[in-house]
Amino acid sequence: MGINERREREKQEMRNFILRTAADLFTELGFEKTSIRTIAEKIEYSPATIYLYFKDKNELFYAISQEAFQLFFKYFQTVSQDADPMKRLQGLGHIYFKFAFENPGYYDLMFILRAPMDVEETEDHWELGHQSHSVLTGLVNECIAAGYFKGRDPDVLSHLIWSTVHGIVSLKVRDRMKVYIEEERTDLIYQSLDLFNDILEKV
Amino acid sequence: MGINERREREKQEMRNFILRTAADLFTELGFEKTSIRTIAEKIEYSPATIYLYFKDKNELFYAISQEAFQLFFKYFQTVSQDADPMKRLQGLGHIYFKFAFENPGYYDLMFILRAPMDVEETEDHWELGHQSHSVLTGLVNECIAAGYFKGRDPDVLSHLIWSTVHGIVSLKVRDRMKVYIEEERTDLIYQSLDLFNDILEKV
DNA sequence: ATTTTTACTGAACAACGTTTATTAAAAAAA
DNA sequence: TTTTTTTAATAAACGTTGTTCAGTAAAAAT
Repeated sequence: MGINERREREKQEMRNFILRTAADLFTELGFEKTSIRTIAEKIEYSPATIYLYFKDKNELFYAISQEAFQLFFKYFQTVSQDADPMKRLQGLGHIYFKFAFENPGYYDLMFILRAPMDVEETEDHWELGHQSHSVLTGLVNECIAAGYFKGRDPDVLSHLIWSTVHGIVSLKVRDRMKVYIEEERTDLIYQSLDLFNDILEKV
Repeated sequence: MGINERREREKQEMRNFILRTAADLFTELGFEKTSIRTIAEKIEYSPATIYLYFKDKNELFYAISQEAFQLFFKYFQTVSQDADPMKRLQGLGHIYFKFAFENPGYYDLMFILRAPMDVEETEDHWELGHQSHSVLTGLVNECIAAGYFKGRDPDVLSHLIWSTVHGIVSLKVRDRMKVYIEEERTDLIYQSLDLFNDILEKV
């Protein structure tokens, strides 16, 4: 039955069309300010049509966040080939920065925004997040094997590293450095990461 | 003219009444889900009345955040009297944690949430944020004077410390640890802080 | 040719932040 | 004391928002 196949394909194409438009609009305007009606207008369909492909705005949220995590994981895979795992670990911080500042809307969605309404997460929804995290833990363990981080718990270390980089990034992404620092100091962001990377060698 | 004074007093009381109710509701429901209409119902006035005392929801946002920063600064002033500035600095992290986890709604408002609409900040709006930050920089400088952090830039160090603690806190407050860690691991939070404090001595 | 299924939409609902015309009460002026 | 003016509060409405549902026109199946 080629007809049913074509129909299924068209359905997926439509879903994808909505998703891409929504992701674009979201990147441009932020998630909160991107309304179903705006998306509908852009794809030249009625708002109700969107609900034939996505249960609600929440599901759209998770679908876009999936795309974001895919891109995030791609960034993570560009980790350097350096023989020293510490060098690779330090580079990972810069990769994290790169993703966050090149895709602040995505970053917001993934690590800061709460899902708009009630949550119903698939069990494997964070799969790529976990995989990205194991890139980090993998490097940490390699570092330990190479003699770094003597006597440290790799889980705690990984969580501290993730938190630190996320902390620097999120204060910038949410424009919250002004809360405690008077002047605009973008330099502090990169210097903090460099300092942290520097410290890591001595932990 | 005692009458005008009484009226001015009543006006302030009403403003305060709204503010306290709004802050309560916000702490309970979060800022986004606390509507002007809900506040109005709770104070048993019409929604329009609130607009006689606050320009818009934005102004309410900033007024509540002022209260939050006052409380935050109070917490910061409970820093220990230890002779070793490093000990005091390490204690400050725990104080930060205490504030954040005892007042997650406030923390959200201060360091994570963006103001809902257009921003019009008073110049001294972050005054208490800056003061809190100088408690940190003060301690960092004391540490340097005591022989710690040799050759490190105190501004960069302070920013790194703030970011790290904020990073740990905000991932928890926004329930985003699950993004990269499968199980619930509250222990990691405190262990990460302890590890970071431990590391600080060796920077 | 007729029935059934599909894809889509217009109109409506409830809740939101906000504005405006109006009213009732209080204060000031006569 | 009576009249005028100022004030405080509100009901009703506007333009949004996410979401639902009855209805429609076209396509597919019978």
